Amino acid sequence: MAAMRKSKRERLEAAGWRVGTAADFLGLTKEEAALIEMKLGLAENLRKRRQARRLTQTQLAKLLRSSQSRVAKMEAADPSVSIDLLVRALLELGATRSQVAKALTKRSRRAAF
Amino acid sequence: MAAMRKSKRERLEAAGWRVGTAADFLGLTKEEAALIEMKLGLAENLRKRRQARRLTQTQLAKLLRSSQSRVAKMEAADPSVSIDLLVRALLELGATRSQVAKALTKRSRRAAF
DNA sequence: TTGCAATATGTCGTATCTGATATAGCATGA
DNA sequence: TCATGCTATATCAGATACGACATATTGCAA
Repeated sequence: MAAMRKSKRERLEAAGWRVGTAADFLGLTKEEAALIEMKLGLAENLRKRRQARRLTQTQLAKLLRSSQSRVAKMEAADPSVSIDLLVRALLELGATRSQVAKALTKRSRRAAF
Repeated sequence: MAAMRKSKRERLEAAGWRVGTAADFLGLTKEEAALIEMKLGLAENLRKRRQARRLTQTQLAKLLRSSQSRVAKMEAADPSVSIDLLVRALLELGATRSQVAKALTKRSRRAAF
């Protein structure tokens, strides 16, 4: 598995691609990249929690006293969504402080593009 | 040490006090309390990092392209300060993602009023 | 295909956050 | 005492994030 991922990365890089974490595209500083990674982690966790409860975005929006479109943006880690909003949403879904912390650092590995 | 803390808590509670984490005073929901605890953890970490570098708030403000007053408010976890701002500040001070996560959960134990 | 539920994207008025400025408080040393 | 350096608090105009709404897109069942 790990080997497979590595060889894929090597093939992509040989082809002139830069493979990395989602946030280091154009001119993002390390800090900006880290911030985006955190938001992605929280966003992903939010979606997982919603799906685990079998809620639609509309239903979750009602729970959070927000709107479907904002929930969609939260889950997409849209630039217009703050960490505060994501954290508050997770807490309202019953996440503990350390679960939030964990979501902040971890993000599920996917194909790199 | 732990025993000492416990007996102090008991004495305070016997005297009619409610001893707890900083955020469960008047009518704060669990979620609000957790959010405040997180901010306090980040704020404390920020102050520690600043002091470790022997910077004044004014010097740190310049580093963060902000102002002394806002740094003071960050360290005080003022309601007008967002988690985003605190996290960005920590990242600019070289904190890693997992260090931020740790700060989010931990907060140094102090006398509980 | 059509129809429908779920999700995504764009925009807007308003609310909240931010940097800045002013000023107050609080030590420490002259 | 008074300076002086550091931190805390108040206020405000401009910036950013918010919920809401409209509309587009996707996925899936009939």
